[in-house]
Amino acid sequence: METKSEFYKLLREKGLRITAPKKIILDIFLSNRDKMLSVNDVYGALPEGSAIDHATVYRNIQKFLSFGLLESMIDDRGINRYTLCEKGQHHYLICTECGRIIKFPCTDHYWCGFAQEKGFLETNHRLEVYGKCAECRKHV
Amino acid sequence: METKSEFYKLLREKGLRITAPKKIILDIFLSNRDKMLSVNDVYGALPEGSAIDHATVYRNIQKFLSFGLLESMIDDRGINRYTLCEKGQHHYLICTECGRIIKFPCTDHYWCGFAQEKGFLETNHRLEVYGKCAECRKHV
DNA sequence: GTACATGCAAATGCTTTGCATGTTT
DNA sequence: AAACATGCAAAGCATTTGCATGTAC
Repeated sequence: METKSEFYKLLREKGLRITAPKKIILDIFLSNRDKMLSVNDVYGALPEGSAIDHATVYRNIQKFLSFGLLESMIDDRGINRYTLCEKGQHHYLICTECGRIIKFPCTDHYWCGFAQEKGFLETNHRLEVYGKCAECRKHV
Repeated sequence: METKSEFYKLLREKGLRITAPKKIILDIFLSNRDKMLSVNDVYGALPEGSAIDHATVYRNIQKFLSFGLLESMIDDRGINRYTLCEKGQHHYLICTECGRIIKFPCTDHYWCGFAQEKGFLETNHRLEVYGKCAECRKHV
């Protein structure tokens, strides 16, 4: 997902309507590719004068998730956070100061041998690395 | 934490009282070392006739966490889950059928090079591997 | 007896749902 | 006009908190 017209096309394919709330929500995610946004963050980023209901934000995010536009994680307080998918970049360095994320790819799975030994069949995994990003390390 | 008397000693050291709810909650965690229990799970595992308040379960779990008796994670639905700590075993293979967990150690951190390159200073990380355990693979 | 714990009930915060009304198509 | 979306309000859950009572020490 790089452009808005791709997005509109995707919506049409799915039989969904292109509405003001959907456009606004997408804009917010487009201009925050390096953040994991909570529903509240989306809320805080709404342009002046646009009042979208919480329920609408939740419902649209669910739709976007369901066709792979967004990916989600749950933060350390149990709050859902979302960001636009980037192919093959499914893990995150997460800055605990500013919330910025740096996506990185899945490569070596050092636990594979261990899992196999235990007869465990992996379907999925989650890896998050917390710390301080380069920017925040400067400003201290 | 292997025995109850260790636990009682720990409580005394911390100036906490040894009460029936604390004993019961510990028992439940001791007999579920291979599970990540939610508060509701603890609730469901209460022996007949013992009625402990939700607030008490939460408060005691917080205390146990704070002195490193339990460790926690947040599951894919945003619910907190807890298990007794095992030294150096901080990651999990999690069976999505039965909820059983297999703890495994932190060793190779393949992302270190990447993080360094980005100027990111790691303080912490979280790794969870989902799939099907040996038991559940048999029964299908 | 005192300090810490508990039970109860109410509050909080995130998320979901029902329903009538609006808006795309 | 029909089907889908939205706003509003209320409900659902997990979790937390205040406060009076209870209990280990």
